[in-house]
Amino acid sequence: MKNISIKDLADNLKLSKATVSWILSGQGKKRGFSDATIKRVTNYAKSVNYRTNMVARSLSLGQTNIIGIIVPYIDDTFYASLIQAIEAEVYKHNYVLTICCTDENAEKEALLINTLCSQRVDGLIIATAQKSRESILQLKKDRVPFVLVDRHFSDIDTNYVTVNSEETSHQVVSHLANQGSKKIALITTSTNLSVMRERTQGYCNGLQESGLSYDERLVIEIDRPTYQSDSITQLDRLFKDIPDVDGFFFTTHYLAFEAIRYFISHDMDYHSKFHLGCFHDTLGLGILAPEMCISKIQVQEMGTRATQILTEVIEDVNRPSQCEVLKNILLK
Amino acid sequence: MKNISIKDLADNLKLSKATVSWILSGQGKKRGFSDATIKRVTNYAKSVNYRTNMVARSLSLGQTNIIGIIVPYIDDTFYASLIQAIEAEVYKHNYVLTICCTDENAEKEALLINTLCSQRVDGLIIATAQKSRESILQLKKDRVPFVLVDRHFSDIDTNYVTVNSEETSHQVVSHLANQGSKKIALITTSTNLSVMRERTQGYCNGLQESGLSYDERLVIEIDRPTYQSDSITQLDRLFKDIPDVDGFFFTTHYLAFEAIRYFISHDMDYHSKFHLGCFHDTLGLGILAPEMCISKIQVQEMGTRATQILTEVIEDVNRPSQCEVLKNILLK
DNA sequence: ATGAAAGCGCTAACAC
DNA sequence: GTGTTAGCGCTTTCAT
Repeated sequence: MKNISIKDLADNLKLSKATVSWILSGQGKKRGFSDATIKRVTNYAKSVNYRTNMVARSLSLGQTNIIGIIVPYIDDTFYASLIQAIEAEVYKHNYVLTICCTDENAEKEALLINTLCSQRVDGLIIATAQKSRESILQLKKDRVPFVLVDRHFSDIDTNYVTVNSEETSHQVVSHLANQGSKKIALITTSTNLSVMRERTQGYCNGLQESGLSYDERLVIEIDRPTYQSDSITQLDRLFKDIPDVDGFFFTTHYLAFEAIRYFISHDMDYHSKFHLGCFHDTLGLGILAPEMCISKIQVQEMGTRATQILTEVIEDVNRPSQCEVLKNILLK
Repeated sequence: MKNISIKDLADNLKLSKATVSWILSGQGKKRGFSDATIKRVTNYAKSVNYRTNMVARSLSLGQTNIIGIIVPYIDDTFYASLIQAIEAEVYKHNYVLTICCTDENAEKEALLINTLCSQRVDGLIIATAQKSRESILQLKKDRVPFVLVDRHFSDIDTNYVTVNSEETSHQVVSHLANQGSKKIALITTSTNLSVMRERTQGYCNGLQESGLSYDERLVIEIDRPTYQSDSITQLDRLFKDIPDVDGFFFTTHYLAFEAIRYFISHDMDYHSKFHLGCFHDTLGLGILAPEMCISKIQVQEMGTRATQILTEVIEDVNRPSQCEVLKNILLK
């Protein structure tokens, strides 16, 4: 497509590029152009369907009005909702979103951060992979505005929005114990991720408070990329080791799903046999297990706050780091 | 962040901008620079963490390496998977993805298309809202490379990738009838969307083939924005009108979910009472209703093919339109 | 009330 | 082998 430029408009209107540029960027009034000229320019631009070349504008202005977002997976319901929330907020602030996903791979994450910086995005929102310390430190050094969501590094001073993983997990596990569970299994993933470590810690605290002892045979760690098959083999192992397990705490939604699939396929009446708890909700979980104690992350809030913080940082790069820990909602 | 430019590199290396530019863009060999110079430049660039300013590069080259994608909702599992698939493919072709969502609103869609064109994306992938004919026609007129996914307009010649809605729906409904259902309800949405009309048509064909008659009281149409509450009121109505309904065909995943939620909360043993069929699968559906006849969209394929077609069109704008109708996978 | 021109950082045709 | 320079389309300072 051969695009119409400001020069084209100027030539046809017998005006200068400057005049047209000012008027089209809404500064016509301010700079004292006559109403007639303003009308003439805007009408003409509209009539020929003129579209500002944002690339040129960005180069000139040194800002792109693009926000980059990096997540491990887009098709995880959690990140999908997060992105949706961010998109909505970003739209209000007149930015567009550029999305990349890392497949939880630190190398790819480093590369993508680089790509987006090359793209000169105005800021970044990142749900970082484990082991991405270097990239994050580099971003700080480069003074690129960014905010971490969901995951963060407790020893690096950055903007971030996350959830109270430990406290919430503690609550859920206590709840299971109060309902009478004595042998509560922990089904978790990627324990080198700080949020997951916190959830594990919360589980331990919950056990302790209820006078239950920690048994490592009750703890299952599953890798995200192979969680479907791993769930089966690991649960097989668990039921063999501890046949009378009577409670489950899942640190994230998809693990709960797979366990339920397992329960059903093994004809276990999980509604009465176990007490269940889960960190984070997803569509269908409440239908499959209405009795489950779910600690729901406020995804919407997380996206909105992250975006707000980011826009503030973009406006003032020297603003001190803002951290926000959102409280989950407990669905009993 | 004060970014390092090619000029900075050139000054420090006592070389010209051109030399540095050529070498960094990998044309050093071709243009006959000495290996020593090439090494010197690339090493230095790396050491100072130089990042190409893609904005300037894009302006100069007239291409951005950005692909825009527009969907109704990001947090719908179908679109989330689609985006994930597209992202993976786009990444291979060295593009990044800019995402916007329309909330199924044609006006917003028009605006977003404009925004992305302003951004000078190299191409667009669009799951278009109903009533967006004008925007699409304009895109054609402007010769912007684009491909429609999922939804398309049968009377506009464009690139698109979609599914065989009618045939597949027909199969599912026939299957329900063969299992013995006599009164099969159709639960659908947005009938002004061509894909949904086709699914309805498939339903009708299925009935006809099985010698069942169409009864409009068996047809429920639900609006996406209010589907949760609408599902309840509409199903209430259905069961009042036709208490002996014995089959359900859902034209999309979330409608099936809500119906099952309804069945469970009304203590209906839906496993034995009805035969169920659904257009498109989603996590949890197979767990909730293992007996359901699901016609699964090949989302991965859809994303990959759309991206491939788009990159071809970007390379040759005059290439004739390509259409692709993917076959669903029937899970019985 | 309007215009001329420099500059944003990069590419590539052309020169030597 | 390497350098000079015009140009991509827009913004904005400085003139008039």
